[in-house]
Amino acid sequence: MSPRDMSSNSPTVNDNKITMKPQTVVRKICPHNANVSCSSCRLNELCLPIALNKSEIHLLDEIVERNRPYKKGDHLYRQNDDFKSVYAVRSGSFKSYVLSNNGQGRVTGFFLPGEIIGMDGIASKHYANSTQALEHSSICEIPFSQLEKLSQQLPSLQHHFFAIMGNEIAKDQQIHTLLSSYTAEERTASFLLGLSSRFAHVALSPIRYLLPMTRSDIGEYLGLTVETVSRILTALQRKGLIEVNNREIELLDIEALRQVIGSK
Amino acid sequence: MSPRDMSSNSPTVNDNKITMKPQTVVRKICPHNANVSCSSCRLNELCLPIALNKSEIHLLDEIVERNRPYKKGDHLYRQNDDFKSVYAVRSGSFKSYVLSNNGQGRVTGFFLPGEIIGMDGIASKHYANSTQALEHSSICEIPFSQLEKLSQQLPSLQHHFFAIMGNEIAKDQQIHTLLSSYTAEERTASFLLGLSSRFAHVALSPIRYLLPMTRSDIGEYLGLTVETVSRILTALQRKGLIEVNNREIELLDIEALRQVIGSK
DNA sequence: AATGCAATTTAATCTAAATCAAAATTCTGA
DNA sequence: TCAGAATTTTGATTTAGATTAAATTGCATT
Repeated sequence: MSPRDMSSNSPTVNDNKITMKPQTVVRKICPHNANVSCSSCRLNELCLPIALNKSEIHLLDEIVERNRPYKKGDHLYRQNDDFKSVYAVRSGSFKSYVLSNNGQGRVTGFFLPGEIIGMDGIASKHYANSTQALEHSSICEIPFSQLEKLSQQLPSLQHHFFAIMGNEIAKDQQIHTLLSSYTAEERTASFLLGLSSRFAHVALSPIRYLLPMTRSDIGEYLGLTVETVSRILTALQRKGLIEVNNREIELLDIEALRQVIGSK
Repeated sequence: MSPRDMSSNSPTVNDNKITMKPQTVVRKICPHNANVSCSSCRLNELCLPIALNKSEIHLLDEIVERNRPYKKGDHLYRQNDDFKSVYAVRSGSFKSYVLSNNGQGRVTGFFLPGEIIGMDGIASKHYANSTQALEHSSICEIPFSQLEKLSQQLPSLQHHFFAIMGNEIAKDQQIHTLLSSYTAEERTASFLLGLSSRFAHVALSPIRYLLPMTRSDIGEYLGLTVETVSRILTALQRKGLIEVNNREIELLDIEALRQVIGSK
């Protein structure tokens, strides 16, 4: 399996805005522009470069590979591929999922700009998940062996990567608790609030955002069926806590949403 | 909150074998003997020292603190305590859990000899869980700041600790899948098989072992009630897949147990 | 050995969410 | 612009596992 597979599970199309304009113009306006160094990247305060100084960022810059954008449905890697790199989302979003023997997929994570993908492969040297773009997206690839070498030179990079991995562990354990004891409504409210703060983290609106994933993706992630997710969203809307318009979500009463999961 | 709290949730007692014999004899026979260096520890092939050479292990030995044994119910640390160390189980077993607002506990993990506890605190600098001994147990404490310093000197230690954390991430994601799509019977079978291979890993029998935790702990961990856990164990026994006698488990038909979760 | 509490099992009932079925809506590409 | 596909919603029914209740077993302390 090639590390870069442009085929999609679902039929995809090119982004109209891009294919309709000449290349040079695209370069200028494309929000997924690959020619951005870590030092000038708007995410450098929350991605790997955090806690590095100018000259250290320059060293990091040299090992980061900025691939061309991924189309919706493109795979970053597939389950069982050789582990080579971790990835930082620059723009767009991704989902990780595993396929069970009976063909059913289960989503194990969603990734927004600034977040790191692929750490599940570090121990076994093979990715445990498949990971796929949910929309037109761009990525920084960080070859792990080089990240390790650089971490030997830069104590603050080592420290920060330990923290990134520790954060992933803490987050995964929160999800463990959520799945083992929350009701469908509590899970959904928690999910919406979680997305909200992640959007806020990348300077997007925490009260009004577009879901990059389907109801089915959400269901697989939260251990619910599509129908239940849909019903819960409708119910939360009827209660006046949120406004749903297809993929667009508006959080009308964040305090009440917190109350939903209040006792947990 | 002190880092070492000898009080228990449940009333506990001293281990008869120990309190009934004079100190000097205890030192000799106690399986939780604290005076074992990493180099002579029987777990050194699967704990932190793995992949280190003799002189490197000696450096590690110097930062490891070998505390006196923990009694059943003693806390290693509590939720929200300042993060200072990670811990390697030397003997016995531990559980991590979080308390919800309504007082309900949810178990987030079990730890057997050779396994590393406390990585959930690395990012936030506060432990996200409480962790408590399930039986008379002993621990090696590894102050994290010293582990970081040593990892700067020893590339293979850095590499190995990245792997340990990556392994934790991969395991947590498997549990995510388990909780979001497995039935009660599948979860229980998977749990029993998982314990089996972990016991095998420390050279204990993979087909006959004692559960260190209660049915309630198992239920909290698997997102099931005690009653369901009990019923499923009884059902698996009736089907001839296992033999249950209180805390003692014998796996009679491992292949059939694998079949239970076969399609997943 | 006796006592008392914690842990486990068993049984009856209930319920949240799954499943099944189908209609409505949105997206996609020709 | 439109047809077909995918996604989402809605409703009726079923069910796995929760809840409630009680009996039983195990184990620590007296």
